Amino acid sequence: MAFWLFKSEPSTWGWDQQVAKGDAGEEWDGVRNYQARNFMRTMTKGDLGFFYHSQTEKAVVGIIEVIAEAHPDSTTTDDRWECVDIRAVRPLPRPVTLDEIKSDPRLADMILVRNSRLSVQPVTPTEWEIIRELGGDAS
DNA sequence: GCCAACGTTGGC
DNA sequence: GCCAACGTTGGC
Repeated sequence: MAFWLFKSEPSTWGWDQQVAKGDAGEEWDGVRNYQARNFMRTMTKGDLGFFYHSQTEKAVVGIIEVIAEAHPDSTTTDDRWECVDIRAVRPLPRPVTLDEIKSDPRLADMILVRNSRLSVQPVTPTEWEIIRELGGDAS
């Protein structure tokens, strides 16, 4: 099992919308970046990820699960682009802000800090645990 | 709203 | 296959 981080502008697609989709989940479509796509191709069903709000909020707000592996992105006929489906698992009791992440030396090497523009990125097991802890996630 | 960083496109 | 131009993202 691997860990990931999915980034979205809340004005385009936010946590509340993801939650509203329930267990059926939704395509993580619209990605037009090879690095991000390649990461999605390596995801397997059951992988977990953080849901991050960029722009206005800049915080990790919840945990999601990959429920379908990479398949063609239905928002384009360009067959280069693929996406996975994800569902909301649970919100973090306390959102973990970018400021907190940046000020924690243990998280200094996160891609979120190093390459803020990558919209789908891997998270190490260590980083996963630290952010869950900061967010007050119990289980 | 600005700007830096970065990725993609297209001309050569 | 290189590289300049351009577009987009996201933090500030």
